[in-house]
Amino acid sequence: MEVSQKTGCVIPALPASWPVYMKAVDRNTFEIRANGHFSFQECHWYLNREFDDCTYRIYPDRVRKALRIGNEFLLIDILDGGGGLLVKILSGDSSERCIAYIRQYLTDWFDLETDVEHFYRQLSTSKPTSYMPERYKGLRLLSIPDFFESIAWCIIGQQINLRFAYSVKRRLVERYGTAVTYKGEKYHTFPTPETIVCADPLELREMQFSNSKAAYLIGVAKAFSDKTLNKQKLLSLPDFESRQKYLTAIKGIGVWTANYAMMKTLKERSCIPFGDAGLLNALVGHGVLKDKQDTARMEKFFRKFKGWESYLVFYLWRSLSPMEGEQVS
DNA sequence: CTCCAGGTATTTT
DNA sequence: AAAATACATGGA
Repeated sequence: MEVSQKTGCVIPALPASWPVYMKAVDRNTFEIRANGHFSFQECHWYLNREFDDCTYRIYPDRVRKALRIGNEFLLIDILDGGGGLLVKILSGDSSERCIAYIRQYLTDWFDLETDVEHFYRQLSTSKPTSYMPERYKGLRLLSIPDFFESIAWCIIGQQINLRFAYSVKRRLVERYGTAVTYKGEKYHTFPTPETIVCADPLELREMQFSNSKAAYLIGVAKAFSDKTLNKQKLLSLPDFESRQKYLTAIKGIGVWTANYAMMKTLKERSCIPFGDAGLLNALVGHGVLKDKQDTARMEKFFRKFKGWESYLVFYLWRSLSPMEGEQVS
């Protein structure tokens, strides 16, 4: 880790052998290549689905997103780079350091380093999933690089339908996040833990948080702002079990949230968010379980996918939103 | 009206 | 230790 002199922001150190080739097109435009099969269209479609996420905006050929680096804000466009991403910085600092930050962020978000070839071989050996490599070819596990955002999103989404969850998230982000304005449109970044610690529980309640969810969110924000919880700390724990234990000790984080957050943010490969309603529905829909109580068969099914459990869960979620004209398998 | 949403903590058997 | 229940609200 190093800290930018100019902005005071923390720039993550790059791995010694950076595997992703980057070509600068001009000062504000560059490419990031993905390892193995990558489909911008599939990722773009997943981000669009039928929901309305307020932390980015979808255009027909691109995704536009505001990023916060320390106290600086950037706005970027993300387009198809042909086997990777093409990135354009629309506003904000385009120094080498910020580009390095963007590169890391997008490599995380679109999971560009994972070569899914082996996963596809596993999928094709299992009857209910054998259609997936062709149907979803190049779809990557879209992550949530910011750990606080990840857990906050879990808390919001607990036990309510997704559309409602997205509307609660929007109220939170528009009230407590920061917006970058570009051509008359606002692009929001997710609020920081430091802001949420000071949030009024009654205001959260008005945004349709339940009383307990409001308390969970503020409690988690406190854990982040006093450094009890962050990516580095969790990654320093020796294994999956201890990480899960550490997370579930925090009020509002159960097994589902811990697995979801580790899968979406820490890139743990073997996460199964047990109890997940969508996952269970997808497994019933694929004929793996006979009903949602039939959880015994779940473990057996996942056994064939050692090391790719997270990816399989993600692809099953993908299957819940069929494209126009796509038949549900 | 009832049941279910990409659950969790708390209370009760 | 396992099972029941409250929680908030919108959509089917």
